Amino acid sequence: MSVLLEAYEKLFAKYGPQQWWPAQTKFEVLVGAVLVQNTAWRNVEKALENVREAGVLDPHRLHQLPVEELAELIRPAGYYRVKAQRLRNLLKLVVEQCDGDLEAMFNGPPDILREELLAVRGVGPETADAILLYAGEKPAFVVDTYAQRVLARHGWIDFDADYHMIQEHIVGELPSDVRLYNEYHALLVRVGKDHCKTAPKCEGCPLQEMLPDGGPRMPEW
DNA sequence: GACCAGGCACATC
DNA sequence: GATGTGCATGGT
Repeated sequence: MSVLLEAYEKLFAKYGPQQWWPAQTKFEVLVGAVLVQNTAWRNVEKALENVREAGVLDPHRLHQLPVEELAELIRPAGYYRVKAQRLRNLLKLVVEQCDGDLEAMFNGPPDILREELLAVRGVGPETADAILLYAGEKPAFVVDTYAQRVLARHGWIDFDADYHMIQEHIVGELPSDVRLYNEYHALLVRVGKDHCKTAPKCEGCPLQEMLPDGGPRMPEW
């Protein structure tokens, strides 16, 4: 069994299923994926609630909303001006490409859709993969800062590895499976929050026994 | 009152 | 190509 699969087993045994993505519809996943950029999810929930209460949690309606009004609704999520524009950019793709029908949007080849998402200003690799995985149910592994930290501190990847390198490393050790990618990403966030925030707190970490000799690796400074 | 949170684009060297 | 910076609210 690969190291990463072994780590997954330990995390799942400790934490159990994480029930991600914490959103109700594909469209909410899409909107939430932009809103959660470098932001705590609880702040995103307030923003989503505002959008829902305003009755515009719908591709066409949200797309038609003036950018200033959209910004005001999503204010609790932070970076609200840039995120309002980013959302509009993404909504433009959704409306123009498939007339707001997300089911149709995910019908085509995932790699093509990924390129289209990445071409949207404000959608980077993590946001694109989160949309593909959690809304489209495509096997795209989401690499976030926690995944990077956990893997690097265990010596499984280099600290300076970029998104693509980390993703290739991970999927190279795992079977391609939507449910597995889904849980694993969420579990890495969970263990990262508990033990890997700034300084490592390895006591009680389910991955403690998988640390390299000498303890967790840390970047040079 | 610092410090942090499930990024990304852009400027500058 | 690498490194630095702006964007912003809300919880600990």
